[in-house]
Amino acid sequence: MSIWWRDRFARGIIFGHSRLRRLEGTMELAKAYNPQEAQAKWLAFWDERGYFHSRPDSRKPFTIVIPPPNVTGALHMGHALNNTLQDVLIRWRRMQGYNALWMPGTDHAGIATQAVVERLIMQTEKKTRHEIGREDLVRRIWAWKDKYEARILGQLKQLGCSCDWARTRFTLDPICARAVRETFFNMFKAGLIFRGKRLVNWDTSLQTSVADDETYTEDTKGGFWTFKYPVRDEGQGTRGEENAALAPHHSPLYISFSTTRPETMLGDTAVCVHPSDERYKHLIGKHVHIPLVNRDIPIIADALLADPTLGTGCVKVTPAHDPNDYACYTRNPHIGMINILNPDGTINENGGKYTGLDRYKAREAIVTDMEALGLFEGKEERVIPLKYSDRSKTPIEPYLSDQWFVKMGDSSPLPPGEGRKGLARMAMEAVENGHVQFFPERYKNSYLDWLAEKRDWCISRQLWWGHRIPVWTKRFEDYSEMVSTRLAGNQAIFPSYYESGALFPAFENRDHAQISEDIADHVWMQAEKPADSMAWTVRLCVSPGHEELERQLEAVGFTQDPDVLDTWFSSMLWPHSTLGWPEKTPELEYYYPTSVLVTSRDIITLWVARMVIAGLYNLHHVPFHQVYITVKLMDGFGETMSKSKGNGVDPLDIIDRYGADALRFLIMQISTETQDARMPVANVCPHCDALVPVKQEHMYMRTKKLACPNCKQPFRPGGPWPSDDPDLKTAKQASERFEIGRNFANKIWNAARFILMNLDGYTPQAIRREELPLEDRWILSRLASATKDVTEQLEGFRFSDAVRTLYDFIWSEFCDWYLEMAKGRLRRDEGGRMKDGTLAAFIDVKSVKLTDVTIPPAVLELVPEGMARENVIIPLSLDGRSLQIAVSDPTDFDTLTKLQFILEKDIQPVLAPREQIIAAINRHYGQSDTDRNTVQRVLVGVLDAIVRLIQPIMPFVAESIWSALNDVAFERGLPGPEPATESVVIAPWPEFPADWRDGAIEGNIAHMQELVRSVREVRNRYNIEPRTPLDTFVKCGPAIASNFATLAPFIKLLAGVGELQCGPDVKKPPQPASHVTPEFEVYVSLAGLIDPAAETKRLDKQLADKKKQLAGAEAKLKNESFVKNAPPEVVEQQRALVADLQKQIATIEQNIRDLQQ
RNA sequence: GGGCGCUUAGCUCAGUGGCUAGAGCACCUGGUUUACACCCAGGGGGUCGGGGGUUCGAAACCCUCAGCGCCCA
Repeated sequence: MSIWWRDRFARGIIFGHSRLRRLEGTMELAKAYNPQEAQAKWLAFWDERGYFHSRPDSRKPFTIVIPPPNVTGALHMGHALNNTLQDVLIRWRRMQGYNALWMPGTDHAGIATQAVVERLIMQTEKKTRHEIGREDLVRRIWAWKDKYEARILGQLKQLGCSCDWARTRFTLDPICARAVRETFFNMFKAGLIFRGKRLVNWDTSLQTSVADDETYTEDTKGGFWTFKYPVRDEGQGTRGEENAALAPHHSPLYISFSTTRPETMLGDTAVCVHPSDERYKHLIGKHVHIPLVNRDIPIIADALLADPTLGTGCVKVTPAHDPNDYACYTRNPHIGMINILNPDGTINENGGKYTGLDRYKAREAIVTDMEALGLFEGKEERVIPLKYSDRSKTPIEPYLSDQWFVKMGDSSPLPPGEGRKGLARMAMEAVENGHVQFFPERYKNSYLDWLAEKRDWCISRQLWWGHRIPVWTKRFEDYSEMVSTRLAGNQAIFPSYYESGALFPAFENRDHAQISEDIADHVWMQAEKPADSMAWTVRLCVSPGHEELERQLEAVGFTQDPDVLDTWFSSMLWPHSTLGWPEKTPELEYYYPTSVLVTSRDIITLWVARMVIAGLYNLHHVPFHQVYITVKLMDGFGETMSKSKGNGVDPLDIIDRYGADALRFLIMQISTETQDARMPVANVCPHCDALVPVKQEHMYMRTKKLACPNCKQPFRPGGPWPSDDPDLKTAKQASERFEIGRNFANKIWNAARFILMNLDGYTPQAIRREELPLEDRWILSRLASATKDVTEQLEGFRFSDAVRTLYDFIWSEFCDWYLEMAKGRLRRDEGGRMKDGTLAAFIDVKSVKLTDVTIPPAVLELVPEGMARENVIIPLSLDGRSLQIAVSDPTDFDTLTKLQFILEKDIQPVLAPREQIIAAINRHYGQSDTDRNTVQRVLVGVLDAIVRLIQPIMPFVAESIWSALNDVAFERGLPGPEPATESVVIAPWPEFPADWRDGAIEGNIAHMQELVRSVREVRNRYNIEPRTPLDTFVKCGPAIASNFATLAPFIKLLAGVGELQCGPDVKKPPQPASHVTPEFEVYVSLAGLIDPAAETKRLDKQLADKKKQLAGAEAKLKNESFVKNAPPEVVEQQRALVADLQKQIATIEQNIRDLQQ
């Protein structure tokens, strides 16, 4: 009762809660960390100061290029993950003194972006792209891009990404376009880009190819027909009779097979059996006859295509219309390919009498004809998985088409080191010899395995959004047409025979030498002529920067290739195109090769490998030295997160709810070496904010309405809904797992808040470690260890370990123990809050009986505002019935009047100099000033280091604390103070002397912690209230006794110990609670509180544990081979353990006996 | 089909051959101790997926089975 007002002072009721109350020499932070406020403030501050802008200078560079997010839509958790890790690396290296550049930008993402815009136009205007036209569609996609690029960059900023925004690039901007043109031209010239055939997903309705992810598969009712082909050159045919799969007609011999698409028989070029299939072995190499088109095709063996256990074991091969058959063709190129389809899905001229029929009509006709020929064996109705085009909803036809390719293999099969190395081999060697390193290392296998296949890369896409292929084509009927074609200004394309001095046409092969010197520097040629024709198809690639030449070519009938390049063709140049290549910019010189690439494992082949290829090809140097592959995020059921499933969380929702620091913390925590991370997702009830777990049955919009188990109100679960529901609110999604980061940020904030509240009188001065008390040297030891560990963990990309080191150090060591131990030395010298050098009021309120004092609530509400802003009131004297109060501004009569009103007593101000007040305070608290100053310096120093260490991970809370520290302790640091940087973003990364790490001191504190915990455990078990002191007796050796004596004030404070006795001869109190450790025995006097039965039961359990351990250790020692084979120190350890356990067991047994008395 | 990875407390995860297998959340008990209830103190909870092997010693290394995920085909 007597200290009621003291509590009110302490809890700020009298002072009130101004959010951020500045006072001379002190500062009070808000009670809880407010992430939104911090984010808004510091994003603007960092931007204004330009910390993230980098220019080449004399420092070492550290460079990361962002994996450019595509402009299809907003960022998701995967982006948040991968960009957070990049930001952590960049911020950390920036602090380490590197000139850090994080190059931002976005990717145009050809098919994906074009598809969303096309879909939008179809929805809103019911128009196809053909109706809109190429130019208009591209214009609209640019508008889309502008919108989403801005949104994506905004999201990255919200995350805290410290990108150099002034350098933002886009894969389709002029700088990147120039690099694409240059690379394409060089590769074309080198013969690495060539024309080839490829099976694509053909949409016969839209007459375009579609990418794999633009198709979907649906089970469809279909037929499964079985036919047979007659075997032509049967030869001996002796085993025909035994062949169960052959037709019943024994002569001539037949071979049967099944198909779901009979019309493709028109394009069959082989039938295929398994090489070890005894039924057909003897037929391999012979031929069968296709009567429909009157063609003989070979019987081949291919173990990958034919499965002897399925059906007849024999399959037809249609390379031009089936992916598996096409693969078979690549292994057996002699069988050839025949395309039977026109782009509109009708049968082309290769289909004989079926030419011109729609493929489905042809199917019917062929079945009828085969039946008439006696070659039809039957039909089954079957449900078949059929691929459909997502855009026209019509079945996809695999379709063979002409495409551009990049050659990946070596140019000749020479031994390694000789001949020209192909692109794939160059890229493989870069990883094999360690110029590019993968983290975790195992991912290098995916990279190497994929490159080892050296598959040529199809780079053309039948799209309008992208880098248009810079090749102009014209078909010339004959040579004379070629030489007579001249550009404006009479510039020749091909030299005439007069110029070449030859009698014969100069143009006779595909060699670039056949191009006129007039334009030979700017174009490169590929040409082809069918053997049976006089017509040439000439393809000219124009080097960048010759638009006039392009126009002239078009004027004489050359047309530019309508296709665009695969998105990855521009992405592969990203590490150098963003730096200005092919110009020799200072940036390229300084920042290339970049340092680290952070990306996801599913694009190791698509992107990482190709960047290495492009870097080596264009610059003869790898694009980056290290590749870090991130974990993948899954939901609580182990399914990958995706928008369409509705099991994802939006990073912006998380930032709103928990703060960017919390999001970043969790991402660090889940970034382990091997694991993919599961994150159970919940719907946030829009009415009461409760978290309702997402269940599998809610996914894919299967649940339209859910009732909140908390408030019973209905809502719609989060998911990929096309529009808002006017009647039902839709839930946002979140995950409880982010709470750990939010709580941690708040914990650090509050530790800082506590320190800042106690900094009045802080003076910067170097600390001398050897003069510090034990607890200070302990925290410095732990700080030095944590700093070293975190640095090493970041170097090794062990993000999760790094964040755990920080969490444990800050929470479990600094906050739980050190701050508690520091409180004793801090709680002095309230006079430090006084204005320096001015007179202060010293008010002596005589004969005020505290019990008399009551404050009307109305007054309480009035007082805080007026007092909090203007004045500080410090209670000086608490004893007896008198109250001494100091105020910092004696001229503030308003405050004095209010005080008087509260106390309902007259008060007399007495002016006194500051020193006198401090002396009075110190007299009252019985403590010297120097202890307080020292602990302030250590606290500020450790906090300063903590803030630096967390800056890369949680930059917003770090900057908030840093800025507050700058206001009250601008000069600070360990071991000696230095003026702080204006922002923690540019503060140096901490590093401490190795000899600060002190195992002996850490051991001392560990003993103290065990003692404190054992007393607390007794207190809890007996439910003794915190204020009741517990007399404690510790039986131990002299060293430990002396340690405990030194730490006695803390032991008393932290465990609520009354009398503490330690030493070898300490007597046990009667019937104590006991705790036995290898080093000491603890006895807590319980003076009648003890329950001997319960205590005995507990000790019995402990005894059983120890006995079990003893038995284990003894068994080991009895095992001869253990003693013989195990390292001596391990054997010795076991012996010591046995001795220890025996002693402890004896003690516990004695304690049990003592309890009985 | 090939490759890579995973399976440890109710949940999410640490733990690279040697003290009694750890953390956070959840759970139970107590708490208005002048930083923090986004908190403090304490507690309970594990046949380390199954089987076999190597080893003096295995959660860890090897083999195998089962389940799950991803990439490539």
